[in-house]
Amino acid sequence: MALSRADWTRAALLAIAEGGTGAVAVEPLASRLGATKGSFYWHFRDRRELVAEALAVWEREATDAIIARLEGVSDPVERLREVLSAAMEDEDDADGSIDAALLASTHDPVVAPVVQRVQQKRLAFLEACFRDMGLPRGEARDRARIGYSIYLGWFRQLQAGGRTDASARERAAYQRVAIDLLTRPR
Amino acid sequence: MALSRADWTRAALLAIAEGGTGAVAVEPLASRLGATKGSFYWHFRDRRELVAEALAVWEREATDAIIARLEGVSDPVERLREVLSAAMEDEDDADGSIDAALLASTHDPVVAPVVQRVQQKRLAFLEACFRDMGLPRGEARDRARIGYSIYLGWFRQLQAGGRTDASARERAAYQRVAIDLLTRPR
DNA sequence: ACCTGAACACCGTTCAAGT
DNA sequence: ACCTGAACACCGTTCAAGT
Repeated sequence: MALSRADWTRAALLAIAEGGTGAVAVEPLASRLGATKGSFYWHFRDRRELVAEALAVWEREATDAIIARLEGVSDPVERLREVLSAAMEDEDDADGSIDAALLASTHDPVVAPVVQRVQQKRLAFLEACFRDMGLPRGEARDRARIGYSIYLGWFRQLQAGGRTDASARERAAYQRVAIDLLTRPR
Repeated sequence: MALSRADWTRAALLAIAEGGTGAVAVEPLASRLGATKGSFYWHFRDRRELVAEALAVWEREATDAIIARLEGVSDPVERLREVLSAAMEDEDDADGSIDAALLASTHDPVVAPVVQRVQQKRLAFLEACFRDMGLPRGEARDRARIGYSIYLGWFRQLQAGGRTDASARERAAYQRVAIDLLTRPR
């Protein structure tokens, strides 16, 4: 039966999770879906457009949705704690792998602006947490940057550190130290 | 005149700095060097071998050399401060770009083990700093991980955040907050 | 020893032709 | 509307042949 744009996009997100945007290859995707390359070019202008659509889906689901959900938590320290664990917990499932893969695909000119936008949103969220804790704007921004770095570093060290086996205990320890450092008064 | 392995390796490192390992392409490199692809295959078995050799050079110069130099600094807080600023300061020059580019090339199976080894060395260095400050082993390891994340995050936010213009002031602020957070007693 | 040039495979892209 | 199949360009790789 006929394929849809969504079918190709879903396949592309799987490929991204496995090997970054470099792994989004039209021909292999076509065989996986039981079609030919020609079919792909009926749905999309080119490979670039497919990657862009996959990224748009990821941006909505992995950032916009989470932020919207947590904005209801009134205690800023609690909000920080929840966003960290929400983000770190799906390390195994699709969203976590995609996040890590895209952070390793920033040389792709299609990826760069999306990742940049996503980072702005996440930094703004964190900065608001620290302002709500009573920190002045400059310090809140600095801590937001550091906090986001700590989040990124978790994936980075999972990924390139060869530790696919990070236990729940290890993750909890990392998180605890991070929150302790970040929420300590000056 | 005849080209050497070193000529090709140097060209490869330039390409890596510009676009990650994905940008190491034999044919374009050959034209840049005024030779043909055939010439390349006399010096190297394949593209993979070229990338591996370039990474070996980077590992020696960007990690082993810096660690060796700083191991002479006896005050651990001072050592931390110096390694952070040494690492962050060449953000513009070749080494900094290569570092950032490789962190975004970890899907390359040639890159992954090298980056992993480099990270182990850097984490061990940081952990030693914290142990020298009197922290117990577990806590030293946790803080080393967080500290390395903060370092990685700096490049990440430079790179994908679109801020190529990070001023010396901004860098200093990031560094100061990082050191403050990390060296604060529990 | 060092390199060229032609050849082939693989994937992105186009397009005429099919249902 | 949706897809096939053949064609071409680009880059990795091989290799016989040149100096």
